[in-house]
Amino acid sequence: MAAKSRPKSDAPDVSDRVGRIREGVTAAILEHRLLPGTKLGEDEIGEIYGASRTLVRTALQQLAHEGIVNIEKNRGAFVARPTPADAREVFEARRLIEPTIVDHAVDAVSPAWIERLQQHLTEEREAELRGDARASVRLSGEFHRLVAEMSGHSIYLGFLKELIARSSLIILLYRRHDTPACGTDHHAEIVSAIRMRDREAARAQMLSHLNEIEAELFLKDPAADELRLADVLGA
Amino acid sequence: MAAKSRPKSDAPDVSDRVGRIREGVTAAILEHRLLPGTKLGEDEIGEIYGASRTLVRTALQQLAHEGIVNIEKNRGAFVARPTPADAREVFEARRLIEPTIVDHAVDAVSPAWIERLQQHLTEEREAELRGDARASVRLSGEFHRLVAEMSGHSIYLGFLKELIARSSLIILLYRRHDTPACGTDHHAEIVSAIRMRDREAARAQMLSHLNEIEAELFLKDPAADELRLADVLGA
DNA sequence: ACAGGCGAAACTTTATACAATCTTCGCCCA
DNA sequence: TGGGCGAAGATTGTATAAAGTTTCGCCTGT
Repeated sequence: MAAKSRPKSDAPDVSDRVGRIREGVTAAILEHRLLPGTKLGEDEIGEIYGASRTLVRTALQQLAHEGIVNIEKNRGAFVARPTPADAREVFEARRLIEPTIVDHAVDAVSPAWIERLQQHLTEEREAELRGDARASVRLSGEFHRLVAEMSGHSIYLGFLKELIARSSLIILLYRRHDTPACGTDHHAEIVSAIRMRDREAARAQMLSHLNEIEAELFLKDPAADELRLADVLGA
Repeated sequence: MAAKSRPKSDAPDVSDRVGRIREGVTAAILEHRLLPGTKLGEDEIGEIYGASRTLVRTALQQLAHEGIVNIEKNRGAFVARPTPADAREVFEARRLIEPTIVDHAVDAVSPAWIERLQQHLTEEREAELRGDARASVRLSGEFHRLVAEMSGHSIYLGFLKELIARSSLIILLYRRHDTPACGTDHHAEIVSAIRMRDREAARAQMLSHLNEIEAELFLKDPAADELRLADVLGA
């Protein structure tokens, strides 16, 4: 009766209930319905999804490993609140990994893949036209994941999935303007470079794209002031 | 909210019992006491560590996420058996990430760190002199982890911990000669470059080091034939 | 003799019950 | 009146028991 599992798919296990919980909570976090710092009670989530605490716990541990949830011993799970330092690390890692990923994507180019990428661009444009910021951020992340899948490197794909999840949280936290307009055009140019099998152009486009995303963020450098004050008061 | 400490999920907090189980099983796998494909029964491990299956399960899930254990639905957990293709992916990722890591390590250089690195080199040399291959592989991995810690980038550190664990397994599986002699000298040269704050030299040394490690492996390209046959016969 | 199916045992998966820990609120005392 | 102490409540950590699935052996029929 249960849907057949697909172990060869990229998603580890979407067929089981743990996967559903994980996907649901992830979507809620990435679409900003759950703000950073929010407590994720086990009973609470379990009741929502009609599951026992055992399953909720498993899902939360996976999310903790992905970096979008923090688990504090004897305290519970909370939506992660990436610091500006975390944000810089995440984007540095992406600047390192993603140019290499598009490089491999160029090697794997095929009509089917181009078709899939074009279709995704259409979805992105539609979300943009609707002014749906949540969907835009989500689809933007999925574009990068798609390119990583295309590269065929499971290691890079796994790493990038983590980085994308954290990035989405970071963007929602530290975005300067409400305009998420930066993405689509760049994505189209990247797809174009991939289709023409122009490695250098693809790498360059991806790199400048990432730089622009980070430039849109407001990562206060000395942030320590108020944060340290809060810490001292808390301690 | 006390944010003074950084309670990461898989932090080196070995005080808890899950961490002990994870470390113990990891050591057993990396030291080749548990061969790839070995089944890791929950009762079995639980009895060894005097823990309930709940804790064993948590540890096994973490190991699965690290890539050194495979969990098959309704079948159980098995020691991972990386394919040659996996091996190539792992080393490609290391060639990408580790030069950047040593780059940052150069920025973080300090007498204390140099001291720690030198001490590690001594340990490595001692293990080598004893002809203790298991300890050599383990210490070699720990050297790379040490450099990653020195870089101060938690993202890179997390990624590299995964890559190192898989690498150790790969080396033990596909090593050509029994001589693990390649490592120590290179490590010493890397430390030397770091101490002299020579970025380019450090990157170059790390890269050639990784290349030599991979060159020592026997990664047959069409591997499918006999390996699949063996699987069928074994099953 | 061999192929196919039935059944039991072992294991994983899931749920629930119990224990330990933390938080919070109220009370008492200086 | 303010602060510290303590008990009650709530929540997480752990263990154990019930449920479902797979696998292997055995048995029967051809």
